[in-house]
Amino acid sequence: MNNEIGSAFLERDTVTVARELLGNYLCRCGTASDSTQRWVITEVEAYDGPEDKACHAHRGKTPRNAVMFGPAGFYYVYLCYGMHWLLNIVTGPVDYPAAVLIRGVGAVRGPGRTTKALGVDKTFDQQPVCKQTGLWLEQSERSLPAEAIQATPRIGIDYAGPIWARKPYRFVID
DNA sequence: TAAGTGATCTCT
DNA sequence: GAGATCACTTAA
Repeated sequence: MNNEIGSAFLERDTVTVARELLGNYLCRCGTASDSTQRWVITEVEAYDGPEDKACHAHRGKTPRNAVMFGPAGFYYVYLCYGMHWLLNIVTGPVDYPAAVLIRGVGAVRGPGRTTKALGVDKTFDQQPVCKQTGLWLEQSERSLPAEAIQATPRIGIDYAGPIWARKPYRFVID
């Protein structure tokens, strides 16, 4: 069975992609073993374009966030607070900086703990979302009922001002 | 509730 | 080069 999620899914509207990623699988083929791990995506946040003051790209292109300006279907991984890797998936068209932050998979809560559980670090930055990298997305056979999804404001971005800090761009499975 | 932690960005 | 900032976690 191959339900691999590709760029056709990811290059759509960022908020839509974030919401629809819930309930699908983030898959990891570890280097330590041959087994494949499949994690249900339970918590995500959308960072949508240059207008979004909470998005790292809202102040323009820099070496760190350049991958967000590229095509959908690539990882944007960066170090936060000196100790946590945060995993994002680039979405939307070329030259439109947007990404979806993976905040939680399975029973793991918190973006830093998620990357630790998956063994994700800087080496995945700017890598394509596909099986060859050892980290990819698979569609679930069953779609999630709409009432299982909760939308809330994003976490830890109060600096973005009331307008953007209050946008309901965080999605969690109830 | 507070502090640890280091890359990145914005000034000099 | 120096200083501020930060999409977090853990231990009290």
